Amino acid sequence: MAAGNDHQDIKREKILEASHQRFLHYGYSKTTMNEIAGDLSMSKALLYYYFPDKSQLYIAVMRKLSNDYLKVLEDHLDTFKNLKEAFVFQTNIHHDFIVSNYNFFDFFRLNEQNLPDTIWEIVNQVHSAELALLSKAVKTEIERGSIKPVDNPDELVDLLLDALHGIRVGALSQKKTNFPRKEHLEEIHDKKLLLIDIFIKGLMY
Amino acid sequence: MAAGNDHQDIKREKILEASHQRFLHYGYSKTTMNEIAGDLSMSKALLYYYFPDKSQLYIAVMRKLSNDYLKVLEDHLDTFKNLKEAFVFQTNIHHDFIVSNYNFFDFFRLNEQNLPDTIWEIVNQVHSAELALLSKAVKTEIERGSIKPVDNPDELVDLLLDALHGIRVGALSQKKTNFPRKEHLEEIHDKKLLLIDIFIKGLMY
DNA sequence: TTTTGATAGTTTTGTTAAAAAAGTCAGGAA
DNA sequence: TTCCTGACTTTTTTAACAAAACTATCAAAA
Repeated sequence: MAAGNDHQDIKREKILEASHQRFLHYGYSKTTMNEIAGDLSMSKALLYYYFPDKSQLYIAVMRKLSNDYLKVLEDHLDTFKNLKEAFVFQTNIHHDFIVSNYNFFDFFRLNEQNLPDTIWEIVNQVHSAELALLSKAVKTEIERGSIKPVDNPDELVDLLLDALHGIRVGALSQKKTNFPRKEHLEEIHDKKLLLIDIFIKGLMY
Repeated sequence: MAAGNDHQDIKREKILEASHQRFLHYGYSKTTMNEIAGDLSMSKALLYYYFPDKSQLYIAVMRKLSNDYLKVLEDHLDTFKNLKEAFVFQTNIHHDFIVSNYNFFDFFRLNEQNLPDTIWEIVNQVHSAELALLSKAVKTEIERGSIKPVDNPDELVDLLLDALHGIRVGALSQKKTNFPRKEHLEEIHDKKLLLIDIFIKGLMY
């Protein structure tokens, strides 16, 4: 029975990988269950044996990506000399994550307003984890005595994450799209680092 | 001939007012030229005598609103003791502007990605004006010696305006919509003021 | 110069049929 | 019992097209 579950898990993993590739290259609406099944040389019906429906499959891929992302954060975020390094690291990892999965998020751009609740649960889960980790970093820094004590570290980190999230390219007379274009990601990343620099200074004595 | 132009201007003004009301209550796509004409007890054809088409009419209203907004900024922005007051004032006025014209911007939410170029020209014009005014305030503050000199004040102000623009409500497990809902505007406003506070401190010695 | 009724042209909306894709299921293989 | 499939049903997307609603134009009147 344990062996059976192992095998099942491996198969699920294979399906997730194939799905990831398809979603990454063609986006959600342009990949069909038949194509994913074809890539794996299995029947479409088998996909439905492992996953209840297409959206759940997409969500499973997303959950996997999110967990990988959070894993990297958790593994490194304790190891920094100071708060700024922690935020810079988070922003760098986040940047890499978005760049390498850019097309995967076509789904977000298309549905925009009304995404399924489960998606939002994952987004919120990631956000909460980021918040907790960075909040901890803030507290550590306060104990070190290099920044002023604050009432509510969570609120503070939330504010900075929001502000960072809002950074868009807008080099004057440029249309600011609400979802950044791939070619602007580097510029946005640079601006984020600058914001972090100033923000953290604003917290110091 | 001068009198004729006066009369024409008054009429144009009346049309803009009526259009503003309609756009404010029902949004762009839900107001028809017939309705605007009806409100003014004139024929629809006359609207086309004064304005080339519907989108130009909307844009004319928007330009008027923008100019009013910029006027307030220009009139007051020289009168502040310090940089923070200037930014707080800008943010407050901006907040009031959005709150009182909220439904007018339905047009933005609907078209989202592909707004006509003329709209973007106005947006950029407003942004440039804000940038210039606040940039001047930064330079003044540097001369006063209360903040550190910076390479490029424009870039700095742009960064803060971007960051402020990105502030969204997100009180955990809340869906972050890209266009803020009316009921969240106050909370967003408060967060903006907090960000300004920290950001400006980050610029000080 | 200003205004309008009539009308031309365009976009939106609604309907329907065909095609494509999602999703189900009885039953066979391991 | 678990894993898997072909054939099938249901749902969604697409295309074509007519009706309705609305934008935009224009000759002619005030």
